Amino acid sequence: MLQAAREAFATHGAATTVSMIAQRAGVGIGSLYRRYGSKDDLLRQLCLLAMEQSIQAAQSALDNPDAWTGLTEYIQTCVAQGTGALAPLAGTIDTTPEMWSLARKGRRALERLVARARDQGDLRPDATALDVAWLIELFSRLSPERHDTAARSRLLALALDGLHTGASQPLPGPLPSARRYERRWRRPKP
Amino acid sequence: MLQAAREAFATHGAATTVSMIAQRAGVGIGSLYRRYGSKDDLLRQLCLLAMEQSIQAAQSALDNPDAWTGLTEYIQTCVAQGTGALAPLAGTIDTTPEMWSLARKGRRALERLVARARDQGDLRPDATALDVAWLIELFSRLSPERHDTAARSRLLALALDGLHTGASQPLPGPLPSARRYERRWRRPKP
DNA sequence: TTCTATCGGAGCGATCTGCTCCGGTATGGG
DNA sequence: CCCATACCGGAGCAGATCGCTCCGATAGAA
Repeated sequence: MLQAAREAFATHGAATTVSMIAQRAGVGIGSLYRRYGSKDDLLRQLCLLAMEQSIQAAQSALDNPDAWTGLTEYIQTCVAQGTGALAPLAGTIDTTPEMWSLARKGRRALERLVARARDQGDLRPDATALDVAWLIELFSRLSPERHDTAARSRLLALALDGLHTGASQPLPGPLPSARRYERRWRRPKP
Repeated sequence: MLQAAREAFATHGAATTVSMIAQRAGVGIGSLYRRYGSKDDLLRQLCLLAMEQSIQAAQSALDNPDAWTGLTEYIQTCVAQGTGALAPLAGTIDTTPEMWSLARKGRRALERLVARARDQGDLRPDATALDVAWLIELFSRLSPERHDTAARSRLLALALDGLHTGASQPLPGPLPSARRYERRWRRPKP
């Protein structure tokens, strides 16, 4: 049921409606509201699920002795399961302490992954964990149903090649800011 | 006025409303409807403007004797002016022959740009003009107002490094299909 | 001042949203 | 086989929002 919600979100983005989710899950709207009190509650549960799955992907990537392969698998897994497709929700639902805690846990796992790949010399040294997070979010916007899957995987391979060592140009500008990355989730006053 | 529409579209995507455009243009809704008969007409004019500007960018890129520099400038210009931000409109407005004609003209210019960069040995040989088109569309989704500008330019630099020669992994899968790229604009039956 | 042409935005109907709630359906015990 | 009970589905409600109209306000010319 949450899985259906996630798929619906991957294809329709922030415009996803409750009825879309119910239809994709093969249940009625009533059943959906009996389990989750409101749409916002459902979305919060969805965020938790997405973060749990991405953390799990990070941990299984850490099991891979080759850091670079692990990192690329992590990125591909996250993009495939549309982890970043929930990003348009930022600022539209209230957050819970549990969400922030899981988010921090996920970021720490990703940072370990990135640091390890950099230490092994396969990741370009000027790329940060936040760059990887933005990258995943960016590619999650191209839903596999509404866009060309082959084109997306080619672009992702392109970006991964850009992440690899041996690049010519250093990354421009200041390092990406974690505060900015997270601030989007603060709901503005109604 | 069209420029205001383009900016509004870059920040709010497909959810852009007529009143947003009017407000950003500093005019009333009435004036907007006096010039363009309907929202769809306005959007069609907007598409034409966007394609004209991107064609102009391609031609000025062809003036640069260094093909690679010209190509990167073209990509950065298109991303900056949000050429691909109109992509979510595909399938929601009727198309005109003039639009298709301009689109073809733009694609031909981009193909010349890509072929030249490949001939000069700076563009990886397995990247096509359609890959570049998808890339521009992808990055246009991160609007400069709703996302971190620095993060976006870093990611773009990453992708450009991936486009450069010297990459390790060949691009996966079949070549992207132009038919699929254009088919999105065909409006499905209501 | 008066006539005219242009502009702005309140407000209309239509649409769509999240959500409720009741009739229908499946299940299990007697 | 029947009835009581628990669960499920989706028609339909109130509210919000959309594209669009239209008329009073405004600015400029004579």
